[in-house]
Amino acid sequence: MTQLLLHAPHQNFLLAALPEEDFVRIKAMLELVPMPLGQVLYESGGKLHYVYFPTTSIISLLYVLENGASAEIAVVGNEGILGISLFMGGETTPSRAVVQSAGFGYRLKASLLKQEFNRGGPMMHLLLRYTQALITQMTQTAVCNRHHSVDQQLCRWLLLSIDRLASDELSMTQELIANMLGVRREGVTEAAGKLQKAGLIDYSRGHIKVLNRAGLEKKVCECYQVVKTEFDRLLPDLKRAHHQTLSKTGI
Amino acid sequence: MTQLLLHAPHQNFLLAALPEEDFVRIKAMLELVPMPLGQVLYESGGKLHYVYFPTTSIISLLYVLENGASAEIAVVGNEGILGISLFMGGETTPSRAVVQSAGFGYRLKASLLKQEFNRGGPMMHLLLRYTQALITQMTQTAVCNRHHSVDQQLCRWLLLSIDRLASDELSMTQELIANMLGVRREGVTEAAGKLQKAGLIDYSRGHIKVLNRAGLEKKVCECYQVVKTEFDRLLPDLKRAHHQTLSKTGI
DNA sequence: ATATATATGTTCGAATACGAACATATAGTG
DNA sequence: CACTATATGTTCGTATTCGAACATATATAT
Repeated sequence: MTQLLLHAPHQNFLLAALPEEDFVRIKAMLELVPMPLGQVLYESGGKLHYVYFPTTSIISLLYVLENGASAEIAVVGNEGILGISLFMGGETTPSRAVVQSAGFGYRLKASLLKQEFNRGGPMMHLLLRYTQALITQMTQTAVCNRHHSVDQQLCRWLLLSIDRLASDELSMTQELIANMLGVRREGVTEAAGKLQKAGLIDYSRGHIKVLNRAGLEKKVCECYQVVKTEFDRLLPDLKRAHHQTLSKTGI
Repeated sequence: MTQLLLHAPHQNFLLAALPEEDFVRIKAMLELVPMPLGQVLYESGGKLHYVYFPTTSIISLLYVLENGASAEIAVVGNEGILGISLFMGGETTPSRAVVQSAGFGYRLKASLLKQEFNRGGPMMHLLLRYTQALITQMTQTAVCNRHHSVDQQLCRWLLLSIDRLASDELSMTQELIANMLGVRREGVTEAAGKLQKAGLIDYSRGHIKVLNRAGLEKKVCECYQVVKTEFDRLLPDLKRAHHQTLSKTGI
């Protein structure tokens, strides 16, 4: 019963941005699911049976090389959907999706999503605009990987992550962050140590709290703002949806 | 008159992969345009008035940082289309499109493309599948930027480029390649020198000829094959179209 | 409370790429 | 032909990251 109050589809802003009519129709098909840390939602090349709309969780899209090294391509949180390859027509992608921050989300059967997409209405256009925003995130990751230091990338990663959560805290070991950023664990230790000394974050055994968000924004490379601006531009409805959600839940 | 024989829309495999009915309809709206080296087809954030279907040219999508440094996100050749943001709904993107290899292509008015996309038929699905293939290229670039050496990246870049041309030669200075890869010119000089010594390429003042394609494929990182495989998987029609083109033009 | 697994901190030599300076070579131009 | 702009080759010191080894600290289980 508590869960019914704590969880609602409109906590996912992509869903919340839909016109009432579409939202109601889709809502009836959604299924609330817990998303524990580390859960692999799909494997590279595997078939997707569901798409996911995270509400309180974050999903990391990452690519794993033959030698086991990895790199994060993008993150999906309560602003998005996991499983774009379904409506893009490819069915699969060469990357992996892992729950990076435990929480909940709603899932929708693949066939139902395709059906909704093929209606060609607001849902389709919203999904396509979201996909373009995701593309921006991916390309910016490529640029950032090329030109920016581990320090800057950690800041970007932290900001992108907490933006996709209600909270300013996240559970994540340095080892895992290193996997995401595609760098060594020691590199993350050093970078995080600097941020800690500067009083921007508080770090202890898999638990990070952002103490000074503005400070992080001063240190981060331009990549963060580019991604954020592009999401806001392409999906202005999300902000509106966000505000509505806040007022509905009375936060 | 010669031009009419040398140039035809079906040299762009994305167009050629369309059903006859759609191809004929769209063909009537296309306009052949020369695409000189270095031409900027669109600027970051700028509005697109046309989409481009390259036939004998290659277009580079690159992102330019505030400090002037740059990195290539993806390349578009005769297998694709420039301007996906139009049908994705964003209208603009934060990247720049530059002609990387001079040649020709066909352009189509933005409004007409959107109209075709919104028919929801084969054209829409082809464009979406192409977009997914492009996403793979972008994400693989991100991974490659993180984990692979300049040497390997140069091989990848060369292979991706000649795949998008009929020829095994391209006109491109080391300086420009460095801009694409987001590395120093000296780095490219060194890497290209090694390939030259190994007899894999012939390099001289802005003109590269691939002498031993198989040799390059042995040296390249896995990223090249991942992108190629994904294009073939998502767009099998392109291969078929390719063969038809060869027989039609009698090459 | 003790043992153990896990997380974080620290150090050091090696490898790679950077930034800058300069040398050489070739295409075009007058 | 000589001149000039451009392209490529080479070198050297520096910075960053890597890879590996090892030290310390904290949570969890018994």
